[in-house]
Amino acid sequence: MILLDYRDKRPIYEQMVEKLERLIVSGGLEQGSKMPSVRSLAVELAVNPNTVQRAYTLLEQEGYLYTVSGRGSFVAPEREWRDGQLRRVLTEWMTMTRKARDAGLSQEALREQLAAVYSRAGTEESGADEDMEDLLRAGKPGAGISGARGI
Amino acid sequence: MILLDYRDKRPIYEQMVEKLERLIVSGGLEQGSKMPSVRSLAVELAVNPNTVQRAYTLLEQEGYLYTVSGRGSFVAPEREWRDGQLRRVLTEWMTMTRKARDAGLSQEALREQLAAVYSRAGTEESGADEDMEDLLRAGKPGAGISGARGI
DNA sequence: TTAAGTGTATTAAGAGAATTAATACACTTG
DNA sequence: CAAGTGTATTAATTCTCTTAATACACTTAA
Repeated sequence: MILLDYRDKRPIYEQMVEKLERLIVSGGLEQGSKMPSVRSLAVELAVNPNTVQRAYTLLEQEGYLYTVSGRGSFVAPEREWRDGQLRRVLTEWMTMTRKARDAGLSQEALREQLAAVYSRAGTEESGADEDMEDLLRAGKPGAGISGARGI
Repeated sequence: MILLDYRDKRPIYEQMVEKLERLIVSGGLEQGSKMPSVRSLAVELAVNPNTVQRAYTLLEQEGYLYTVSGRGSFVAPEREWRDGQLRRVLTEWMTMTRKARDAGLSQEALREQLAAVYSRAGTEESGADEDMEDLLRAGKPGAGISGARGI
């Protein structure tokens, strides 16, 4: 089903969550299909059943699995985990955006950067440095917390 | 200079960084003025010099202080740390935004949420739930990774 | 040049949280 | 009821993080 990487520094359960997530998202596991039991997967990977249990619990919280006590764990319908994913990401994004606002970045500045992110879709990891200087200048006068709050 | 709160669960150096940051941002320490020496502040707060050292190092990385070996640490000019602050926040924000894009959120959706954040400046911590459903519906069809990348 | 001040690097001790394990419990089905 | 399933509780262990001890290096002024 999945394979553990012993060179990976992260805890086992986290590694399992990641790999199973990918497997589900990529369609490697059909929705509704039964997952291996906690014990059998534990044997297969040579880890403690509680470790598998922990991974399953996390996956359930994220909407990837649902569980019926005594029967087993199953892959949730796509809409479940897709919604969950979007919800989590958006919440984080909002938090980060508030932080940016409070630091003094203007709505216009962020809107520009937003457009940039969506245009340079493939060309990642650089960007934001050319325009940075402008933003800093723009942000200085009084666009700080008080300014941003429209006082 | 500052006072430690022993009920605070956070590590000492982190608490120091926060309090000194505030002190500098609020204008309590003039730019260019000399900070207490690592050793003297350590004595004053009854902590190990290395702890103070760590706080100073972090403050320096964030642009709040600059250091001359053998002479001491000094408060950096306002533009230094203000720039650093904005730079860090913006970098984080961009990363988060890419993540949102890759999760399948559309540029339009984010632009709306952006506006919302800047309008409800005081009314925090709720929001994003009324519109969530619309976003989820909007995000489903094929606005996922491939769609978002304009393929 | 030397002494007293400053920051810096290295290493180790200690505390605490996080991870994993052991074990017993509870539910479902044939 | 037996064999399968998930769940809860508690303990052992591991490991990271924080703090401390100590030695080094640079700057200044007497």
